[in-house]
Amino acid sequence: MSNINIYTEKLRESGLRPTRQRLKICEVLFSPEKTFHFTINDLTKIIEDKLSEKISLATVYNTIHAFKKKGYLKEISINSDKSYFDTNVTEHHHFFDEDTNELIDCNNDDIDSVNIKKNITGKKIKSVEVLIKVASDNQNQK
Amino acid sequence: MSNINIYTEKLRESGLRPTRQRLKICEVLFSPEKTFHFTINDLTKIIEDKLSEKISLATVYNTIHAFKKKGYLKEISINSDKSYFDTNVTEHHHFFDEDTNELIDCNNDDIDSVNIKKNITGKKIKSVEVLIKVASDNQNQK
DNA sequence: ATTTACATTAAAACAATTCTAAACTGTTGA
DNA sequence: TCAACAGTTTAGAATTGTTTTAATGTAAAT
Repeated sequence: MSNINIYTEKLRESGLRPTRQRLKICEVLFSPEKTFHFTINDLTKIIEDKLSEKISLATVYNTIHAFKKKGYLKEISINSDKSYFDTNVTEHHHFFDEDTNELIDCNNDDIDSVNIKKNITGKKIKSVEVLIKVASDNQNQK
Repeated sequence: MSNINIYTEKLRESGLRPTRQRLKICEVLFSPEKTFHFTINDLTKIIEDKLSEKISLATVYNTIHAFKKKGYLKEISINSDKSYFDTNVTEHHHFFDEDTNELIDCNNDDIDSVNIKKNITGKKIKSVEVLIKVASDNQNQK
């Protein structure tokens, strides 16, 4: 099964038609063998630079949101000026390097699983995220 | 020692002169006996409505950032369109209610402390935050 | 082929935050 | 006392990330 078919399937699953623009987005997101983190801006740049395709921002935003809603992408909670996404949708945690604004996967061996003993009444836990902010020793608190 | 003196001290510690506007901000932030969460917008509204004082946004932002830098306030990592702050600067975690966009303190008894076994080389851990996103059972993933 | 519903796009709108430049205030020291 | 200065406040403009709009284009179903 070629990648194109996989992408087409993912798009349809997300309620989107497989258009040329969206397939390009899939190519960037789902063809690398390693998962990665990105902002909308990163993604748009990659498409423009590497694939020499110009896609309007609106299309990128729509597609990413549909994938997120479907669970093909995860949004990472960082208090920041922009949104970070992750192509790794499995349960895992993150380091955030305040010096470089880089998001780094936290190996599951490197952190004990978080045990929540009591939840809010009447609510269901949707996700548990640990964010470890790091910076070089000498730098001021951000 | 009156509150005014405490606020003056906090401001000076943060490298700011104790002006009328800044003392009003302190009054809102540090006089309640219970800690609380807020956005810049919340804070500005409280000052305008409850204290009938109009302070320009720029002043609020500057003061809040100075307090954060000094460690008198904490910024909570929630992916959102706005920044959330916490007057509780002790190590603790949060529930985030996706139905109401409300941030709720996680009692320290309700969660085991997070044990990080390996850090990024050459970096110092600045903070560890656990964010538990909850929603009512029947609602779609956000 | 034609129709219809969905897509793409550039541009405008929007919201949170930061910057700017001018007016203001409080201190200091002649 | 009061001029000079450093730091403040402010309204508004600028910036940034994101969403909406309205016109045009395209895929898919009949």
